Amino acid sequence: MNRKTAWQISFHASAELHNGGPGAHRAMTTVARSSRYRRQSDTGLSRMEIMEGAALCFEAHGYSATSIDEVAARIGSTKGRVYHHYASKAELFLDVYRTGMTMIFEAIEPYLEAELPAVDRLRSVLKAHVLCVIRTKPFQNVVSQGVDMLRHGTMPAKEHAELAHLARLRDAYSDHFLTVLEQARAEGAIDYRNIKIALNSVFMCINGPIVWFTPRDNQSLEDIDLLAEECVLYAIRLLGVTDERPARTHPRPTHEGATA
Amino acid sequence: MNRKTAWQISFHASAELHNGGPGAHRAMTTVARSSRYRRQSDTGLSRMEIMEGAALCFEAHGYSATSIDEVAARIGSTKGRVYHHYASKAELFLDVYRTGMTMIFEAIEPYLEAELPAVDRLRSVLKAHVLCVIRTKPFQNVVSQGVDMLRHGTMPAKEHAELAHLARLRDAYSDHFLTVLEQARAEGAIDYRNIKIALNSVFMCINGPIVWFTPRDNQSLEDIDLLAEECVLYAIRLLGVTDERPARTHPRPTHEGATA
DNA sequence: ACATGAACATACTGTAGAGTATGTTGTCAA
DNA sequence: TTGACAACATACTCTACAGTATGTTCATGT
Repeated sequence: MNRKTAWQISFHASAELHNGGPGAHRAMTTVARSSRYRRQSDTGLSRMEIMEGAALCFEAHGYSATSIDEVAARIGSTKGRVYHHYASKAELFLDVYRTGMTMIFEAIEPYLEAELPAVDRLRSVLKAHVLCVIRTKPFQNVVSQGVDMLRHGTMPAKEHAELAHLARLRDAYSDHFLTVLEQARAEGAIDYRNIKIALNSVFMCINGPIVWFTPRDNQSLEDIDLLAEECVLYAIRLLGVTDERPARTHPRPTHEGATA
Repeated sequence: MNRKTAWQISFHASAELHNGGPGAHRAMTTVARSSRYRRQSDTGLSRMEIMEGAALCFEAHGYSATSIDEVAARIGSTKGRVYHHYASKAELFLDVYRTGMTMIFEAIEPYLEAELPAVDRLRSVLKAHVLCVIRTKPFQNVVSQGVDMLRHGTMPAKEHAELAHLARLRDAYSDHFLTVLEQARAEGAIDYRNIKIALNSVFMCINGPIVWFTPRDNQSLEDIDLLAEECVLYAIRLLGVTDERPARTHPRPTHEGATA
């Protein structure tokens, strides 16, 4: 149970911390914890570990059906630890939400300014989006829930500040796609009627894996890549493109300057 | 608040009762209730009214964040009435779930056996699906939640019987689409790689309105029809169809034999 | 015309879980 | 080395409901 293949998230054991804050540059490798209690400087790692557990729980039963005790149990801990890092369940949720947004933002960013025809840029961005969605599925699921909660005006409230900020982030993300769509149409490469409906349909397609994707332990990175490629293909076709060449993405934007 | 345009659900005031049972053939028009208490034979209507309120609440906050008191309040009633008709919150949810499934099943059924090329049958079925989704949005949202709960093994349990039945229904529905897809491909009209991914993508598109559609009070039936047509267009394009002629659907399968 | 039971409303109980208060263990700076 | 504080664990409180028990109103068969 709870198996995890290599390409899936396990950010508390990786070098990528999206929260900034102290401890963000630590622990390149997972060190077996010596003591029961963690060092002060690792608070960033601790928060990320909590968020991963929370994301998995939220994904499984949704926000309100998830108890803090369950989140704690999932990472072999207790309430105390969670409430030491987060003031409330809502704050934890919002942090997962924001982190998920940051992840996918950073995933597509390298491809937004490429010197390519708009359609090809679109292809690249969509591909990057889908790959990120698959890798960080629990987080993106929480993002979906968050968007839904905004839409329905639900939400524990009280943290309207962070909420509004996240809403603006979401809009900014969406706007990037709107822009590329308009450019691609101007270049005569794609076609749609109502751009909002078109964009929504594209999003439904490329976010599909959030709902229907189930990791199989025998599938390789290439399998995942093919799967993502197919999602992109359908999303692009939907816009009236008949040309079938694959998306152009770098193997993986590498942050480490280390030599292989 | 809580405005409702003509084409939206209000089944307790319509002749269509999907639960069978006594009272299913009653009350063609909404009669202002004379008394505080309802007639015995109207239990079917009462249940449908409860289900509508429940569907709206479930759609707004999800299953576990919805309280029975809230559902009751929404229809200007109290807990007592809900628990008189349903043994538990889970049973209520499942009834909404099943009713939603029945609705969309009945919506597409008339088009499944049409003597047409598979693509055109597909077009008709998709169109009928989208139109139904829009008209019965809260119910279809609950269906989505139900499918999710099945997927994650969540669910109040105890009612495994009804649960398994609903799962089979869902599969049967999906199978209809699988069949049409295979036929259309055999006829050389559409194209896909992995049929599961293709089908999932199609479903994401045509179920999109469950998520992003918001009823505007100035939009007419024709507006809705155009919107649905556009959704179908994208879903069809996604399968490699370039031909743009619209779906062929009867105005609305009419159950009443009455003269206009 | 009355008795029975359906269709509710009202009043209560029990509990899960969010949040808190406090105790315990280790770190680290001086 | 020690004391102050971060990082937790443990034990508690308090409230929002799910579910129940009971009371009230009316319809309907006899």
